[in-house]
Amino acid sequence: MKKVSLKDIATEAGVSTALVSYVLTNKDKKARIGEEMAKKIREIARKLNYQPNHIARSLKSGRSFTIGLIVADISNPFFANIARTIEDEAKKHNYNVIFGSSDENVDKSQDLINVLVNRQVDGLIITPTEGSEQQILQLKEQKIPFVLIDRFFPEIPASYIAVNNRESAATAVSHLIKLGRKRIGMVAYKTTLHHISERIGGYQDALQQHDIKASNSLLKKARYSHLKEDIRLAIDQLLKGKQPADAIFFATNSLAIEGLKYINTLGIRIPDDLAVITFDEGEALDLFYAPVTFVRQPILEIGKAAVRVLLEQILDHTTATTAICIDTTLVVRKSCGSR
Amino acid sequence: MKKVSLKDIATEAGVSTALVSYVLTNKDKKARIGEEMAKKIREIARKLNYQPNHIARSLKSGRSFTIGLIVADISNPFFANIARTIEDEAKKHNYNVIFGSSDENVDKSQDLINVLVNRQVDGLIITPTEGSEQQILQLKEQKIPFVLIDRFFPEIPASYIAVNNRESAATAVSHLIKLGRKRIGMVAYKTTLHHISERIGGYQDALQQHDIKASNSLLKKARYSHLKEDIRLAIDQLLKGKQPADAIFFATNSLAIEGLKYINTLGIRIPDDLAVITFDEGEALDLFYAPVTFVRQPILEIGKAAVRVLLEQILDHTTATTAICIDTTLVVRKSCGSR
DNA sequence: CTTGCAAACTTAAACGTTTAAGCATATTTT
DNA sequence: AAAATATGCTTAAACGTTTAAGTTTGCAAG
Repeated sequence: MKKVSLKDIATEAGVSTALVSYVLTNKDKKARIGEEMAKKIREIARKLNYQPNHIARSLKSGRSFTIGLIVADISNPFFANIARTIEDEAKKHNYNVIFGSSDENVDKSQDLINVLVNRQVDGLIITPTEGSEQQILQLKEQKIPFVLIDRFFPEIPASYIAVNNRESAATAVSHLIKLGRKRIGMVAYKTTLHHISERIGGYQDALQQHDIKASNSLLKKARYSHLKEDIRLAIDQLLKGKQPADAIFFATNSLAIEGLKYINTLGIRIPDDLAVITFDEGEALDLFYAPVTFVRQPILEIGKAAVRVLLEQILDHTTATTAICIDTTLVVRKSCGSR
Repeated sequence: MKKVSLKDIATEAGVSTALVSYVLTNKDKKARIGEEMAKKIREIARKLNYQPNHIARSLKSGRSFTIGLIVADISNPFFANIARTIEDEAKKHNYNVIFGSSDENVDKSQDLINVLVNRQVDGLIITPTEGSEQQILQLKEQKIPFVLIDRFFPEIPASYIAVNNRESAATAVSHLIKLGRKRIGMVAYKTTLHHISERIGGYQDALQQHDIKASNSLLKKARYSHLKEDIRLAIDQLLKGKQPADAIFFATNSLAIEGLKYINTLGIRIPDDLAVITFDEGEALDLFYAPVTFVRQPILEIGKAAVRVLLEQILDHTTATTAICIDTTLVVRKSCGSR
């Protein structure tokens, strides 16, 4: 049950493999192949159910028509959906996706990059983890096409697709202020990653803009690796003082979900006792009894842009970088109450 | 910035590429390579940062060290987590994963199979969609190694990893009965897929076992393609009659989430007015104000088993099929109340 | 001193494509 | 009629590996 190759078709048709190749790659005009012969070859190919060997083709062309995708956490619906759109979009261009999840771990990320590059992917789409600057720089040096998504390093020139985190965060927090909330807390990740810093910056911008002085005691950071414990501590500190927060802005959906799980156990009512707003969506936030108001990142657009920019880099063989910043939408629901 | 090949190393060392190959694939003993030469070659390889070309290797060996994964819906956390464990597990064996989401669509599934097979994956892990029997049969005929997960076709002998759906469903429903629920509804997908039939069967088994007569008016089915509408209708019918259901068993997490979203809007309180139990977990079900009691499928185990069985098939070059049925756990939380 | 054999390497073919270049034969142009 | 061009196909090399088979040299055994 060997797979049929060009040679099999050639033998059957009594011609050379070259001829078959020309026909089946539709270069028959250019290569001046006789019409009947072309027809005959096509028929035999169909009869034998010929499927081109992609690997041989890749070896010859030096291109694998595969892109590598490294997400930070595939079990996060945000990344799962990004992965899906990227896979769909890639397929439209006859590209496949090999993926891996770095779990926000810099070593795993390096591992994945190595594996994918060894597999001769034509390019990479990466959510860089904290501390992965060297990896990105190395990719640049090796001239391997890549696009960063979700995050990027401002000091490293590279193509990326991101949202305007700062403005989006500011809009979200302003929304809370306009609804009369006075003591607005924020829960973010403890990380140097730029997108989180920007979201924090936006939070502070909004406060300042409304002449509310930002208090350090209202800005909490949780470690990715110790999410549950750190979130509990943060929420406790935010809500159990003499002047408890009357609103919390979560920097990501995973923070919001973990936070709300804990808040649920405290008997605190949303939005009466506490307003909640977050970055990113998620089914959990829809199903919550007070559906959570959130900043929607346009996942489809991000995925499409990532593939487009990457393919441009691959095809044009260029080293120029493209940075794309996409706007978000604030989706208002019940979790912040109303005036 | 061309990539360095065996030839580059060979030139640098003044030897043939064969020698380099033997050394770098650690066949130097077997091929009686001189120790110093081996050392020299290894050093040069390191110096030039040689990375083997996986594609050339694949072409030669006829194996790609890649497995194709087709899930039904990557945005469902169940499948996203399966995907992750499969990817992790595959990597442990030096395999990579190319994935795609069929979205429960039989044409898309065929499409993905074609693409992946063309890419010369060494084997496939598939969640078969409804009506994909022909695709599976064809894979068998082509002797392409594959393993089904989550579902399978009882009339088609093939390797698969599944859970004991019938017993698990029966356990779940029995749990409701033991807590005193009398009119237990079920919401399933409208599909001929075996795992769903089994879950329905288990539901009926449990009722019968406790001498409750199963009523057709309590068994509702929703189309995957019209989930929202069908679920609304189903819930309405279950809850708005003269004898409303006092418990609902959802056949999957997506059904439960969609159902609960609607139930939320009806002002029905869980578990007081209605007990809820479901197959599969999900963050949304954790965050729900009455965390939902559910049947846990051991995702890690499923993923590991799938990779193991597939690799056995690939390596042993066997056509024997392995069917694995794994037990589930009922995770009891608040959504069914208590005596 | 020849045969035998082990050691250390090289040669060459193969995997399945692609594609530039080559070679007849036929047809058109001058 | 010779020269140029067109047509239809073949040859052969290349992509980067792997690996069976072959070659050379040295050395011990007969």
